[in-house]
Amino acid sequence: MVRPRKAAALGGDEGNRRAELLRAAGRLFRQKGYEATTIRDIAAAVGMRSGSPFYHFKSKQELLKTVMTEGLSAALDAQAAAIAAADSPRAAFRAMVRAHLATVLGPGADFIPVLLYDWRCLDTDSRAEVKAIKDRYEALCAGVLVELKRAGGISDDGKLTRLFMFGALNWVSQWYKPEGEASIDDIADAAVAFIAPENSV
Amino acid sequence: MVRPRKAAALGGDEGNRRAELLRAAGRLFRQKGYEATTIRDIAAAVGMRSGSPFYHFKSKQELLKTVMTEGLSAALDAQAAAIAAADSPRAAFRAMVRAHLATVLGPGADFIPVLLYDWRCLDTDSRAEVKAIKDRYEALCAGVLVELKRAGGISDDGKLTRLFMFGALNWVSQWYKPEGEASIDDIADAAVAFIAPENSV
DNA sequence: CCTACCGATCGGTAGG
DNA sequence: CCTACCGATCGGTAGG
Repeated sequence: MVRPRKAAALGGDEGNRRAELLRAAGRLFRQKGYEATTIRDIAAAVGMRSGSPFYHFKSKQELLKTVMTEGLSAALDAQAAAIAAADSPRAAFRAMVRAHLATVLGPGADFIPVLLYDWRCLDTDSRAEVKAIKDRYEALCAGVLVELKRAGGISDDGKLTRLFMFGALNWVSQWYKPEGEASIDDIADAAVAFIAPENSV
Repeated sequence: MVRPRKAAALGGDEGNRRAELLRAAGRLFRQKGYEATTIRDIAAAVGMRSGSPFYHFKSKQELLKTVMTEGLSAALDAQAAAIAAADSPRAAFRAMVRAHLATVLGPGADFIPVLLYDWRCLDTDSRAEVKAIKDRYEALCAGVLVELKRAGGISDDGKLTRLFMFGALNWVSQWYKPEGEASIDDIADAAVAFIAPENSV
């Protein structure tokens, strides 16, 4: 067995190692799923031995929860900034779709499939914690739809419409390939046209 | 430990036991995921001992693959029948949306989340087998969209539109609750309006 | 379809 | 953060 790097046995960059573990865990959970990923896999990915991740996280569960909460928090901040920068309801809607797709498809998006596939692996308390952030994200987006309807850009902004929209957008993570023909911007434009065609109302 | 039923040690209904195992496996895979479900769980659910499922299926993998292929085949048949019974492009589209949601939300829909969550647990050969059926299903639906566009019901029937549509519909399995306010028919009507609003073209 | 079992692996811990 | 290890569990098999 090869040890990818010398252990930084005792020393400075504590948060660094923690962040490395989170990135590796996110990537492995995405690829193989939470259950199929072992602590040994994650440790090996950052050059640690099997017992060492427990120095940074008290359990495998906590690693899973943190992948989700930190990913979602970053997405929430990015979405809020994107919407705030827009100067019309339609611009805000475009910005929201773009920001959502950037989160779902961009680098560091590992937590998105993890959120979907491994939700059921979370214990009850962790679920509530993750759901709280997700609810704030969705409320932010719902507000954009309300404004868009008021401006005449869509005919309905109800719950079902909102869920269909998130379905169409989130599903992209199931089929998007970075090497494919469609860029993220192409997909965003098509999604805007699909959800709110300009001649629809 | 309680044995839910007397073992039918030697005897007639072989296909019956096999079907029972498949139903139990589908339900458990859906609830806990493939990796987290043990052969012992599945055996216990139908009143067998841990080694006995291997009399019907040569491995846990084969159980997973069969849950997917048999579920998909039934969905394909139902979808083909629903579309064939329609007498106009718009009626065919409505029928398709209804049939798809009935498959995704109806009883026996366990295989749908399993397909989504545990796809990556399949070995390469099984993936090809499952994908072949899925491709036929999607081709069938694509034809309905082509006809609907020709009849003026939607402005675009391209690949992205198709994927957005499946996203909106498949995502329903993430949030639908049978006890909720919206019935499957309500959701189907709203989905038709979302994807192909009558005044859209 | 059951009994009895094997080899492998896994999350987590003690002690340094 | 490592070494060394434990108890538990799991997929699968032999033989009936």
